[in-house]
Amino acid sequence: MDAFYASVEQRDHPACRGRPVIVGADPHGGRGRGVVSAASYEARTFGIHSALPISQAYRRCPEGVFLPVRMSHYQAVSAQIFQIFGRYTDLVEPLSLDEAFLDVTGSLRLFGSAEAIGRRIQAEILTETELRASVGIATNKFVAKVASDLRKPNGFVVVPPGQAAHFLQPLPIERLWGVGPKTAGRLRQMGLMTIGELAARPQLELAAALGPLGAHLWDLAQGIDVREVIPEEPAQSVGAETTFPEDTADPVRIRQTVLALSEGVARRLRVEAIQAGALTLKLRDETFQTQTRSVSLSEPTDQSQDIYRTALMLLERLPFSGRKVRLLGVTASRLSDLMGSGQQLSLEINPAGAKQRRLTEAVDRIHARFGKGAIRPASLLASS
DNA sequence: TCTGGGGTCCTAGGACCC
DNA sequence: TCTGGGGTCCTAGGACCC
Repeated sequence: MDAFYASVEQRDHPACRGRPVIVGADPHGGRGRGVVSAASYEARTFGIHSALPISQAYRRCPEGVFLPVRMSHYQAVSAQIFQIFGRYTDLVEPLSLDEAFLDVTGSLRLFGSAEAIGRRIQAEILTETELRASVGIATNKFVAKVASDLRKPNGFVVVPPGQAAHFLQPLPIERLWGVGPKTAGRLRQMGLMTIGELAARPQLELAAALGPLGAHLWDLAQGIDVREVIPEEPAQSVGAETTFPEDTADPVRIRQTVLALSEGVARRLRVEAIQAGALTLKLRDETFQTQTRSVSLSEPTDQSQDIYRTALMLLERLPFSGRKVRLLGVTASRLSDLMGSGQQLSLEINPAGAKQRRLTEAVDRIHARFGKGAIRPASLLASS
């Protein structure tokens, strides 16, 4: 999808059409702390793009329309778009809310060429959601993705079989999937600016310089990508993190935040009927130094209290620096399905655990009936 | 100039096991 | 008294993606 969040907002608010729309953190008159999540094409003419600090975006275009991220709304729109994909193939691999790979190899007999399918999907998205999408068609995932990004917005790029290397050759190395700022810097030091230049070097040279990543990048530069389109897989981790509006050293505020994050993660685990086998606490201080501490749990859990207690224990494991805290995060990993894990048994023989679980179930029912925020720990009452 | 929040995957060292 | 080689798991950090 093209400028997805911003396009959804322009669709929903006609007054914003034709104007620079910036979806992201609150700019707070130029003193906001977040970044831009999405910028409309009008906003991009001011040099505004995603990941740009919101304060800079404000400076570049103070008259712009700054809107908060409405994630659950975009999720609903995303579901509508993925439903359209499902009409043409079961092999849909989501890459994000607004992007997916579709393997239509098995759909050709029914719908004609890949190009015909791409055109139909693009048209159905437009008529059913009033949103524009860009399509890339190729014989593998990497080339299709590059093709889809090339002519945004409303792009449609087909790379015929056998043409991938030729198509990629003039593009900058940053277009290679997996090349970020660090790797791009190393590649430039090797004198490599374009994908074609990288492709012309011996693969062993890349592998020697960058390890397995180098060998993989060399493959991509030739237009070789053997990765399959794999339909949605269960998540590997579930986390929540937050940046304070201003750095803080207040221990009460820090504990309250850890509690709120723990509650949020635990609720998502329960909604998805999964449990955490490991937990990680993340802390970023005022100097932007980030540290993590993690543990594997002796017993998987989806209980807020378990996660909160463990997160506090991990917090105490961090060396005391005396520096203020900028960001806190709590992440659950080693996730296991609640079904058939033997988990129930061990809970039953633990009266305190059983009581805690009944309490959680009651709280979840109150949430389901009266909405988020209807009930919360007393220590969080004042904070929102 | 200031750097979000949601993730994935990889690396590297140490503990531990056979 | 000195110490291999294979493997797994755990933890911390980092690069990258949208």
